Amino acid sequence: MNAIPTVYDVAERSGVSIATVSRVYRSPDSVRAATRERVLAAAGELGYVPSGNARGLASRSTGVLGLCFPDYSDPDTLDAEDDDAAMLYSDQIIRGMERAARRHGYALLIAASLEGGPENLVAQVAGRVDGFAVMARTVPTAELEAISRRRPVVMLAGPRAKDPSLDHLDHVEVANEDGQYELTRHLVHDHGLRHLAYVGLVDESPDVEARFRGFRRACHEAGIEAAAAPALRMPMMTQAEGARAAHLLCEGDGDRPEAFVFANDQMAVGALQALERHGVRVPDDVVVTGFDGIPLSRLVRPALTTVRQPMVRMGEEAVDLLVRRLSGQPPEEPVSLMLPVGVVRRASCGCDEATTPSTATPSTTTG
Amino acid sequence: MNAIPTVYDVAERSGVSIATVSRVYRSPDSVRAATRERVLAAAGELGYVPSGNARGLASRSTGVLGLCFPDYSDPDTLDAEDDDAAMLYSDQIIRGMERAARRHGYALLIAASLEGGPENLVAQVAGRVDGFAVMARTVPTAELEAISRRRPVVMLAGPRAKDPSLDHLDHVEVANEDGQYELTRHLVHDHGLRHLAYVGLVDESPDVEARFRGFRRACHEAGIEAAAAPALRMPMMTQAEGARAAHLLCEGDGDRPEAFVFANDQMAVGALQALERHGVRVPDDVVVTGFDGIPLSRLVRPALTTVRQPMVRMGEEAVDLLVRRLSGQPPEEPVSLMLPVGVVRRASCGCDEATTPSTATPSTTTG
DNA sequence: TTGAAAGCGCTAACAT
DNA sequence: ATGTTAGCGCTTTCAA
Repeated sequence: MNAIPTVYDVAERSGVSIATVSRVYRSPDSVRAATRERVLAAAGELGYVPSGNARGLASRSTGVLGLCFPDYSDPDTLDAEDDDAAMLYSDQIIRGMERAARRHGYALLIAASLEGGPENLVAQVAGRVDGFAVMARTVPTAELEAISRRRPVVMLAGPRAKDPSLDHLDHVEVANEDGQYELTRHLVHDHGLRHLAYVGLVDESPDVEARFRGFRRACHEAGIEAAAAPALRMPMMTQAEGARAAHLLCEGDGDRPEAFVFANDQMAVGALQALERHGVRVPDDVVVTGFDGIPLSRLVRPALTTVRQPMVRMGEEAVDLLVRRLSGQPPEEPVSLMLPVGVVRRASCGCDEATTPSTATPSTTTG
Repeated sequence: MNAIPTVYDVAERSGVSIATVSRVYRSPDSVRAATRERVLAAAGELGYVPSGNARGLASRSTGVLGLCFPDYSDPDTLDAEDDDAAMLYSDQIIRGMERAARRHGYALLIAASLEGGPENLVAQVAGRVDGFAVMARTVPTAELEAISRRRPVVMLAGPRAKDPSLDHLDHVEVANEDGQYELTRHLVHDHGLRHLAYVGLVDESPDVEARFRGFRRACHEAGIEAAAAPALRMPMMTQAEGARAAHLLCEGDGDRPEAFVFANDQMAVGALQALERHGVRVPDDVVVTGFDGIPLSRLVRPALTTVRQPMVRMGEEAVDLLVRRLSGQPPEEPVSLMLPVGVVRRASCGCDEATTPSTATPSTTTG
C-alpha cells in the first residue's frame, strides 16, 4: 500500500503534463488518441484513480448526494430474523434514493444519527455532498437551518410548517392525515366500531400529530365523541411500548375500547403479542391497526391492518428535488410534495381476506 | 444559495486566523474557550460547514468507507409489494456496513453498478473513500486489481482463489459448500430422497459452483449417483428462470426428480409458482429448496426450505476488516473469513413445522 | 493539442 | 494559545 499515485505520477510516467492527464478524464476528446492511450496505460500500471477530494475541491462539486436518517433499529427486536423482516423505513428510502441518484449520475452517502450522538454528523455529511436529504427530527434544527442556507436540503416525512426557520427547504411527506382518516373511517363505517382508542407519542411528532388529526376527523364525521388528545401517549414507538399500551388499555376501567388504533406498526405488533398472551382475541375481542406498512405487518398473525407509506418513492422524489435544485433552473419557491398512502385491510381489523398469502405472491387488499 | 463560506470567512468574521478556525473543529481544547465561542458563533451565522473535500485533501483521509454492489433488482418482481418483501442482499449488507462504519466513526458511500454501466463507477467510489467493499463480480477485475494495490478493498461473497490477481484482497464469504451439503444431506438422510436435480447457473459463479460441490458431496456420501454437473443451468437466477426450470424438469422424460434443489431462493420461488399452476403439489409431489434465506422465502406457500446467509454480519465483518487495514497495525497476510450458514427447514421440503408463524414472532426451525 | 500556473478550502508543521 | 505558511491533488484559464 505505497503512496497513492497522483496526476503527477501519471504525467511523469506518460511524458505529458498534469493538465493533459486531467483532460484525459474530464474531456477525453480534447486529447489526441495516442496521447490518451499512453496516459491511460500509465494510469493502469500505477493503479491511479482520480482523487474525489481534489476534484471536488477544484471543481466545487462532488457528484454525491447524502442522506441522514435516525438509527431506527428497534432495540426490542433482538431476534435477528425479525430484524430481517422488519425492513425499515430507512432501508426503503435508501433504496429509492440510491436508484434515483444513480440515474442522475450521483453516488449516495448515508449516515445514521444515533440518538444524542455527535451533532457534527450532519456536518460530516453536509461537507461532502452537493445536497442531501434529512429524515425529520434527525438533525438539530439550528444546525440544519444554517447549513441549508448554503446548499440544497430536502426534508423527509417531517414538519413542513412546523418550524418556520426551516420553511425554505424542499419537503416530501406522505398523506398522514388522510391515511389515518381513511383507515379510521373504514373501522367506523365498514366495521361499525364506535369506541376507538388512539395510541400516540409523548414527544411532539408532526407525523403522529397529523395521523391523530385524521383519526379525530373521521370520528367527528361519524358523530363519535372524539377525544381532543390520544387515549394514550407512549414515550417511544417500539414493540415494547405497544405491548405496554395494550396492557394499560385493557386494564383500564373495565370498559375496553373496541379498537386500538396505533400510530405505527411497531407498537401495533407489540400489542398483538401482548394481547395474545392475555388471551384477548384479535379481531374478535378487539381490533388493532397500525401505520406504515412495514413488511412485518404482513407476517404477524393476525396480519395487521395498516396504512402503507411509499417510502421508496419518497427517496426517489427527494433525489429528484435535489437534482432540480442543483441544476441550472431551480424552482424559485420551496417545493412541498405530499405522497398518497393506501389503507391495507388485513385480518387484524376483521377483514379476513388475504390472510394466507398464496404461493409467491402474498397479496393484500388495498383499499 | 450564495457562495459557500470557508475558513477565511469565519476567520475574518471572528477576528482570528484560519488556523484557529480549523483548530476549533479539529481539537477544540487547544483553543481558549472565549475564542472558540466567537468562532462557533461566526460559523453559525455564516452557515459554515467544513469542506469534506478540502479536509480530505489536506489530511489524506476521508472518514468514508464505500460499497459497490450489483443492481440486483429482479426485473420479474414488478409488484411493488413483493419488492418490499424481498429485502435484498445488498440492503442487508448496507445495513451491516452502515452500523459497523458508524461504530468506527466512518460514513458509508454506496453505489450500485448497473449491468454494463460506466466502469468508472468504482473509480467514483474508490476516489472518495479510505477503503471499500465490493460485492463479487460487480467490478471489472483489471480495474479492481489496479485500485486495490493502493488502498484496502475487501471482496464480498466472491471468488477468493478464483482470480489470482485478486488474491491479495481481504475477503469475506459464506460457507456455501457446507450449507448446500447440510441441506442436501437433510433431504437425503431425513427425507429419504434419492433422485435430486440441482439447478444452477450458466455463467460461472464461484458461489454457485461451491454450492453445487456441497450438493454433490452429499449425494456421493449417500451413495447416490451424482451427476458431475447440475441437472440444469439457467442463464439468470430470477423467478422467471426458476419457473422455466420447473417446466423443463417436469416435462423431462416422464421420470421427474423427487426434489428440485435450486441455487438460490428467487429461482425456487419462481418454481413454486410454476408448479402450483401445473397442479404439482409441494412437497408431496416434489420437494423444492432454495438458498439465501431472503425474507420472501418465508412468505411463500409452502414456505421455502433454504440456507440462510448472514448478510448483515458480512457487512459488519467487511468494515471491521477495512478499519483494521486502515489502522496502525494491518495484518500482513490477506485475511479470508468464511461465515457459517444455517439450514432453515420449512414446508417445501416436508418439514411442516413453523409454517404458520404465530403472532409477531414468525419462527423457523434452524438446523 | 498541450503546457504553465493559479487557486479550490483545509490541515499540519513550525513560529511566536 | 494563536498565527504563518506550505502543501494536499485536481481543474481551469490563459498561452503557446
